[in-house]
Amino acid sequence: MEAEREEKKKKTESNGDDDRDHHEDIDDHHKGALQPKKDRSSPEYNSKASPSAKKDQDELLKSTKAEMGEVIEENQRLKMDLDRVTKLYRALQMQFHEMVQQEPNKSSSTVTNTTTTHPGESSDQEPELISLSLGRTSSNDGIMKKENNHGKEKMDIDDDDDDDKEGLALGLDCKFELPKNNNHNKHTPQSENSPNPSLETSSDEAREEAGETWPPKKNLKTARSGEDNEVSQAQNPTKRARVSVRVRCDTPTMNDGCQWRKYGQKIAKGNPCPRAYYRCTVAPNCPVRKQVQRCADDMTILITTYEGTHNHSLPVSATAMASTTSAAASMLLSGSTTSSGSGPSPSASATAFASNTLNGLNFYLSDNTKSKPFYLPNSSLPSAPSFPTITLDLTTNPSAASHLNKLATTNFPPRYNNSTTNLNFSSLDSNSLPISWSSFGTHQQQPYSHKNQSTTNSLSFGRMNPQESLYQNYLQKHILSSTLVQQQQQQQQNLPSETIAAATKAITSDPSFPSVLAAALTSFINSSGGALHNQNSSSTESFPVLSSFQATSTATNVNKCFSGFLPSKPPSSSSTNSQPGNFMFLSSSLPFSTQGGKSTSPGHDNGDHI
DNA sequence: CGGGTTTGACCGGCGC
DNA sequence: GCGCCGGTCAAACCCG
Repeated sequence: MEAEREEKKKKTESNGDDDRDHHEDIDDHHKGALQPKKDRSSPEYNSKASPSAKKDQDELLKSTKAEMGEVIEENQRLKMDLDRVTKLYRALQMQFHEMVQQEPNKSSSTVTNTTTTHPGESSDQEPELISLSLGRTSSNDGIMKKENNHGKEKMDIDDDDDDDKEGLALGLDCKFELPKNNNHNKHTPQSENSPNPSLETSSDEAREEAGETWPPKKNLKTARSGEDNEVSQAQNPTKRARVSVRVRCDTPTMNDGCQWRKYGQKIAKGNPCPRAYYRCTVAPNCPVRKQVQRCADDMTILITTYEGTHNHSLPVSATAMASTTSAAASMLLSGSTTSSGSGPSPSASATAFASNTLNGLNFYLSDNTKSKPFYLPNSSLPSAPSFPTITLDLTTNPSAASHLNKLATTNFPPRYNNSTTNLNFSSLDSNSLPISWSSFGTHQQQPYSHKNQSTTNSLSFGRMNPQESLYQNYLQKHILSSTLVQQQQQQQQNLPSETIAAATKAITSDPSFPSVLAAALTSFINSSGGALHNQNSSSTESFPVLSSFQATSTATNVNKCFSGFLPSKPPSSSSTNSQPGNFMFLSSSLPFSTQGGKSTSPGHDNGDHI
């Protein structure tokens, strides 16, 4: 299967426009301006060589052949590079998967149920089918049913109440989806316990989270609330990942595609802006909740904190954010598993993890245990005990970002500085390179002061462009998921940051790389579409990067949220669109719409309150 | 009338 | 033990 995919990939590569362009680029590179950029097989091209003497013609032919040879060589070399990258990617993915799986074993003491590792699956089967999704997509199709069954198995373990099962498969986890639907057949005894590989993010945390541990306290509360789900859940109050997303948004909430019902509002200490509590209403028992609050320092910034995993299929428009947050959460969780003993808290280890790989993005990992979830002195964010929080900073304002960074460095208690990682996804520049690549190599910056350098490195995803478009935000957001995974993987290889930096630089120095990579990815996705297990609504959900883009074609709502940073010119005219490598993202529309759904935080939801 | 929001009250955790 | 705080509940209210 892998081989097949590889082949397809190569095929695509050799046939694709990108490849052709690539050849031309290479050709130009080698030939300089000597030869016109034309199709060598065309009559026109050949005719140019033939008019004069035969000798000249022969020479020309000769040189042409030589050039062709070079091109072919180059092509092969590139293919090899691509293969290497792909292999590396897979290897890293496997490692990541293994790490995630190991988590349950390490912390199993806190969990009553069996751990859900399926080592065989991970290694034997296609690890590339990692799906990072906040939401568990339990659609109606057979596949999903199977997954649900898995989920039920799992839930049976977790909770005897069947009714609860459906609703509680949670966890902001990364889904490792197996290529085949029947992969569960291959489950090892252990794996059998773990129903839904995809759900399983595997770790205790995931389960806990999922399980809904919901707030641990909830159990106590259950008597009052009467929600069974929660009764069983609260068993493992250890840690739950939360993902905070910072976005500039004028509207009360940002529409992430899901439907939410507000169930409470509170003024949190340290922030004049009230915090609103929302519950996902897409499915009756969906455990996902989110908290929305404006940043005290910058009211234009909306901080949305997600908790839990959807136990239902998500609208395509919701997959974007779900993927992003789940990727972040999985990173956080996996990071926490990497070094259980290294730090005082999961987040600490997560940080260590993040620092290696995520150097720099505006991505904050924090441990709520004591410090405030954010970098804010007085947390404006919900701080539940032992809930590691990861913050995705999707704000596009450079000054804000730097300010945040500053806050992060100055306000975090010393010990928590360590657990803060900054991932700056803000913005693109009109650089010729695609967003991710250009920034990777060209804009290394250190938002954080060097005091934290030991643990917090910066790897900016681009310079801030004041004119940044909403579309760019969108891109950033989506790139985030893939980037996180990739970087996690990198990190798991324990590559020295210098090595990574050098590599990224090398990569970015080659303008053709992005297109090659894009082609490869496209090919990869296409070829593995069948394998990518799927959930009807898409194999897309399994692959955050593309899925989001594909999925959003149906998103019709324009997010007011983004209007704030939407440049006067439409995204299509954005300079970023012309960037090579971005082509794959161009067809998508914006995933966020602030007031998309009927219930997504209605407009009259006191904007003034939040 | 149904569904969502508002808002005061309640609960549990935590620190002093 | 007390008070603070975050989080949730649920009755009242609003809206289409």
